[in-house]
Amino acid sequence: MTTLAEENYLKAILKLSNYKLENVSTNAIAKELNTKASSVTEMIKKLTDKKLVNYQKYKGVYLSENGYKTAIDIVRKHRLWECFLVSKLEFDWDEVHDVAEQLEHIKSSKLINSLDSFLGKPKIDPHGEPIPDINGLFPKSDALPLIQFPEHSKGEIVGVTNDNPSLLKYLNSLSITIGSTLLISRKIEFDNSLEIQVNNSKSHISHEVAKTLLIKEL
Amino acid sequence: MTTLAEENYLKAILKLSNYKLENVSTNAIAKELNTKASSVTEMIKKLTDKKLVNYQKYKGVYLSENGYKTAIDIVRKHRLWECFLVSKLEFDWDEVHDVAEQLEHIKSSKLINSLDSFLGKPKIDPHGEPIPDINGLFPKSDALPLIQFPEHSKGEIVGVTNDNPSLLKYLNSLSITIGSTLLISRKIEFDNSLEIQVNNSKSHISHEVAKTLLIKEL
DNA sequence: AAAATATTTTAGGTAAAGCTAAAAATAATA
DNA sequence: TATTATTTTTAGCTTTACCTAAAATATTTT
Repeated sequence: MTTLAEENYLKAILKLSNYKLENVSTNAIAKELNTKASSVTEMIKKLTDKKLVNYQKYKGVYLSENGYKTAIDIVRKHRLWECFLVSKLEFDWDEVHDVAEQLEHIKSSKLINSLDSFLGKPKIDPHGEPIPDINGLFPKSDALPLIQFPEHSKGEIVGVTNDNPSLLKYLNSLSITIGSTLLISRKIEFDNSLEIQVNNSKSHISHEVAKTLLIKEL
Repeated sequence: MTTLAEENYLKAILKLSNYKLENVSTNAIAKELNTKASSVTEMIKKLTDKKLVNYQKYKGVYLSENGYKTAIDIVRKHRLWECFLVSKLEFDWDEVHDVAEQLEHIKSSKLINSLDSFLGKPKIDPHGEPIPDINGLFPKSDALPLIQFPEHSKGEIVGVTNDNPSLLKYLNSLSITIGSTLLISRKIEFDNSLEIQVNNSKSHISHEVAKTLLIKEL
């Protein structure tokens, strides 16, 4: 059985390894979890003992098969709870993060699978992020990060890969929401920022923000 | 902010003080929480520092106003989540306890109040237990413990004051469910057990079991 | 009321998960 | 390649919440 702290480490490692089994550095994990590298080293040892990660001193960690399964399961729970909060309890998409962060640690497979059915087995969460199924498999998607599109391309906004409330409130203010159509009017090479057009209104967004948007080409 | 352990202590004290502000002994708390008296003494000190209980060495504790409010709030959350599990996710009444025990510690007043509305502000949980409202007030009820009724009286089963799965499964097997009509055919003085009739089938239940049933006289 | 029993508290220890500061290993640069 | 800088690990401390064993207090029984 995994503890809350362990689950948060697994989740962080999964995220930092781009949802694959890539190697992740101690420092990167410390940064992600707002903790110190020394604490990370200690926890990695515990996770290694539990065979949830593979670890070589000074070389970083990557998730084991079990660790990956466990981490994906937490992501599945997080995203399903977000769906519940938005579709049933009328939360806004920028209000769900903290609560889902708590709910994702509830341990009951019956609960999460019943919730999944109750919600109609959704494929994406309120931010457009894909929801792994009961076997940990992600639904197929033809969405790509906005920053990979060239100038003058046009697409539909299908997701935001970050549920930080301040980002989401900012996107709201630019009427950037899931389903809107977006045109890249100009790419500024100097700082990688973008001039875009959504619903007839022009905006200028930084590379930081652009990185979070998922687009389906039209 | 209360920790998980603190919340469990407050809940135990509330239960042992019969949902009032009665004094509770260290040993009773230890028994309720399957822990040791020495651990209880330590925790009581922390709760005292946080002004959640009033405590006198060797004399036991009782909840402060804040402690009572906090504990009732946990009960409210527990019972609302039980309603959710049964009415929306199709759990049986004997399956909800462990999950609700986890869900009751989720911290978000928006969540619990939205859930309350979503469920139609229920007054009782799947075991017939009353649900405190947003102000911590219990709904009025004319239910009384089964053991207070005399021989040959007749009533409707409206609640079970214990959500232990093994009790609930046992009640299921006797077709004792909320809403059934019950007749006390005989009270056995020797061991305080009861012969009862529910849905045309006779049963013999111990005092232990009878104590948990809430009845509304017909 | 004194002795015996039971309850409660104190003292001292453990495991989880964090911390700082110093040491060791790796990577970058002159 | 030698030096410097960065990253990672180790060592030693803190807090929370538990534990056992012993001491202190309260209660019951004789």
